[in-house]
Amino acid sequence: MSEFLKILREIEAKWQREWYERKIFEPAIDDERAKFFITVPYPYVSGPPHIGHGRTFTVADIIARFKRMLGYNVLYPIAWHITGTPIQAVADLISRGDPDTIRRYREYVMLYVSDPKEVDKILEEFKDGWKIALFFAKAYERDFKSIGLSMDFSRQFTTGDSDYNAFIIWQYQKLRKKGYITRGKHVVLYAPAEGHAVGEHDIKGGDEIEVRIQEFTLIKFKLVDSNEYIVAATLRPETIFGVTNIWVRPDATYVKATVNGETWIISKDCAWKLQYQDKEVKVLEELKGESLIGKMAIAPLVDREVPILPAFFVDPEVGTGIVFSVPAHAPYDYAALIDLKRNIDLLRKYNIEHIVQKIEPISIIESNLGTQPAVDIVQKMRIMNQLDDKLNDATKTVYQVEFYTGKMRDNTPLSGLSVQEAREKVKEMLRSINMLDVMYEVEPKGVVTRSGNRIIAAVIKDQWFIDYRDPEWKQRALKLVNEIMKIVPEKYRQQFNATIQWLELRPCARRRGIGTRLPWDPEWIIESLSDSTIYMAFYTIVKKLRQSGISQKLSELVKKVYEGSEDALAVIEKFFDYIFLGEGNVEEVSKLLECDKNIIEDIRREFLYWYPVDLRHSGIDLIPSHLTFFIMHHTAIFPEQHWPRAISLNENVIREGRKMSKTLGNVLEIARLPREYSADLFRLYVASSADLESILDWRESEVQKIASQLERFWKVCNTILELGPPMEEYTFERLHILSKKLISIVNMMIVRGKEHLENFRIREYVVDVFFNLLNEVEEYINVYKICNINIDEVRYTLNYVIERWIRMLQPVIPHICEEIWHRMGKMTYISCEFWPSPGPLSWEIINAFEILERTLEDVKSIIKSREEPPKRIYIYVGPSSELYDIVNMLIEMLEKGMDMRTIMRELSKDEKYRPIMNKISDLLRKIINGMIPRIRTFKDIEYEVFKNCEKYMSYRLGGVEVIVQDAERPTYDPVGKAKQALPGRPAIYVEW
RNA sequence: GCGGGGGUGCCCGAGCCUGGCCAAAGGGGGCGGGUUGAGGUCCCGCUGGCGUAGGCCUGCGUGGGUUCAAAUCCCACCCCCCGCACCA
Repeated sequence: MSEFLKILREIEAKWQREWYERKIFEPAIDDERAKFFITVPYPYVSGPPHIGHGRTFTVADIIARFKRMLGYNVLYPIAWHITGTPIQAVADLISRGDPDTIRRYREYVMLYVSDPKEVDKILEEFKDGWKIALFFAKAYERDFKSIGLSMDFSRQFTTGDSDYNAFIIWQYQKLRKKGYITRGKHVVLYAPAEGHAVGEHDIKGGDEIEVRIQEFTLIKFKLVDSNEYIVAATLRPETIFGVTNIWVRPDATYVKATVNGETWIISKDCAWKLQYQDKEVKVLEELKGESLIGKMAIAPLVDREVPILPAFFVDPEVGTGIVFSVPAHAPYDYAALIDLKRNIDLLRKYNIEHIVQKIEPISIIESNLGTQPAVDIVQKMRIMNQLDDKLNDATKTVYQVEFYTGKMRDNTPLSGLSVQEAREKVKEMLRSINMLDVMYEVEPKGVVTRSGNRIIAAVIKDQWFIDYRDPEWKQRALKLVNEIMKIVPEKYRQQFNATIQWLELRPCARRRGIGTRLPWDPEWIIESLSDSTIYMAFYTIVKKLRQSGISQKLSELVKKVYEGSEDALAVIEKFFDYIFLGEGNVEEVSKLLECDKNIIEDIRREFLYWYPVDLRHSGIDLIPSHLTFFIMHHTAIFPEQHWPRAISLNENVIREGRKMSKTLGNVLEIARLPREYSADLFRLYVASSADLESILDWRESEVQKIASQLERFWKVCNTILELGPPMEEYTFERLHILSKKLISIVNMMIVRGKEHLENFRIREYVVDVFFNLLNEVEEYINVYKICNINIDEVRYTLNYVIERWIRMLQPVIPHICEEIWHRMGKMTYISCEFWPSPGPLSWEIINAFEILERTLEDVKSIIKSREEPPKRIYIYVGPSSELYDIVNMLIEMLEKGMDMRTIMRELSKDEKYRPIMNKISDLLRKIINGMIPRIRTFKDIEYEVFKNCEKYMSYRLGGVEVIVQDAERPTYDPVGKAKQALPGRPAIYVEW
């Protein structure tokens, strides 16, 4: 087994070398041929590719190779995505000497470089993000070649290249001029110590915990006899009507600060955070929580004076560090109130005994939990004090139940409203009297960056957005999805529709990372999902851009744009306007770029030839993001004839039933495939073990099974090669019935396999063309001697088969097929061959063999019903051919959708059938209940097949003698079975 | 919560759109046999229950319904998975 894989790997390396050296997958435009432009989203090259990438790119490759076989001029290009922050973040961490990151990247590099000194050197270079990107771009190329992808590697670029920047600049100018770019406030996760917004990859444990931003309502309580406000934070503003007091933590540090011109009392931590949330904050003085205790403040809306009291559950790092207390509805508040009432020392210390003792919960909401949920739940859960952990759950329960089922009671001005409605209403009311503000908090508490710095919520006030809300734009996108584009598997279409409807504002630029700068505001870098929407157009021209030297010119222009040059920007716009939209005129453009106008025309032709994208293939995870942007932006920028034509998708890859992840350490990199497995083995596994819409589970034991199937195929092919070519040609008619069958099946597969692939049914295609055909061929080789088929005829048949078979399999297992092709003495590359055209195909024979299979099943079922082995088996084929004709006619009528009654009525009109209507209704019933198979068959063929397969059937039945007779003239029929024979259902007599 | 997709025999998984050839493809596992010095590989057969002739019964998340006929259509319920944004 492993011996076979070794041979296979050598074969694979050999043909890969040839294919890529000879550049056979680098097409040029050719007006004589139809083109097929297929793309997969370029990968983000921050690490090595794994079998998840492998699956997606292999599926696309199978389609690409297939389309090539159909005669299309196929372009399957690749490029590398480096835009954004993750690569930058890795470089930063390596620079800082982060041990985890360095260990991980050392392992990555060692997949490609064995010399440890070399590895060290490379890791040293990884302090520069660009070096990381370039290293892994190379790694991807190498890995993609190692699984035999028929890609055009000559059009590679990275999204950091300056000609690409120019292209993106053009795109964003277009979007802006169309009014799709806006600016506004935006809340993000932010690390003040590092001075930038953070993404998931920046957060320690970010791939495991779900970090989100929560909006707190701030309610201002005016201190009695003062202009100062004590500001409480809450998620439940509607409970203000039940307020009894305010909690502060006596030992925490608070500040008096001016916030946007008012004087607020809030926690010191809060004051610090607020300055990142678009607020003008100036701290006037610090004070201890203690010093506030006993003071009175006025609750807005209810206009009640409430006291400020001490509580220890209050966290100065959450919200403002000040809580207004609603003991009827907030378990924490109730628990704290009980604690305080019991704590005589504390009451005396602050001299608040008299006020505290008369505080009672005020119920303002009625819900499924009653009117005093906090009181009830604290008692029911036996919560001991305000620091009890169970309070968290209690709070969650009350919050949820009241949110969904709560109604405001009539002691509030919002009597009868649901809690949801009341919440909004209260906010409005507070806002109108200027007693409301908001702040944002990170949930859960305590998340830090990979470097250990605190993460808070920050408001960016001048964020650039793409505004997807324009209904007319959405309409165009919906038209593309629903009326123009093919989506495979069909079931994902709904998700595109849903995503388009739901899209609103998307921040499209950041201040950090690699990428293209906004031409009108170069402080901002266009974010990675926003710069990768229509770049397939760039593939069509990048080669010419570079050959012609225009890339250099664009590069200089980009530099000038960043420096603020309007002229340079205009040149970029005019150039791409002409290339992609045919706007403007060549003379002007060529003059501006100082180049021959033929070059410009040439580039324009490239685009016109290749565009639109015929198929974009991707993993399903990109549906709600990139693929929808891909759709939206195409409809924004290009005219309808350049809109993409189809999207195909595949599910994810898991391994041994579990998700692949860095934390589990179970990621299988493509780099390991050619060492531990083989390219064709991988491809066959990917194609055969799950259809597109199913998760593919990479299971070692299954992979080994597929490996042995591949070896079986290899052996069969070599057996055929060893038999050599036939001495003479054979017409179909001359052949033995088994040869006819095999050739018919191959020709059937040529038709059916093509249909499967045209409809992306890759798995079914492999099942048919690889597995089923393999069974057929092997069976033929096993029985040709038993059935006395002339050896030269066998050679002819098998050569006929293999020559077509390996061409059909080329899209999935190109290397092994290429090898066999050449061993057959062919000089061309099978990778560039055509799909075979179908030859002679006898459905009658295929059908008769199906009947034979069914008959064998029946015989086995009969044999099974007795202990002792049978002596002899008699098979009586067919009644008169007239009955066959009738049955065939009935089957046809049924297939047309006619029911029994209609058929009978129809036939009884005919003189010919009237006398035998009884017989006909009997046959019809037997067809309907399945006794007679719905397979078109004829007496003579059925008989011929059975008669010629006596030995074959005997072999299949473990050696029992089989005798086939014509049911109309049996020579031996002791119990009168022969007369039971029906079309497609020979009679059986087993002699014991 | 909002949006999308699913629940099939011991397991994985087809089929359901276009109802009947569906006891339900194909694997895997298990059992039996062959090959082998033994083991593995490989090959053949069996693998819901009953039945001494190709048959019958039960059956495709649960409960109803439509139909001569339902895994397939309709309704209700239960359960599971995925996405929810500035992140590639």
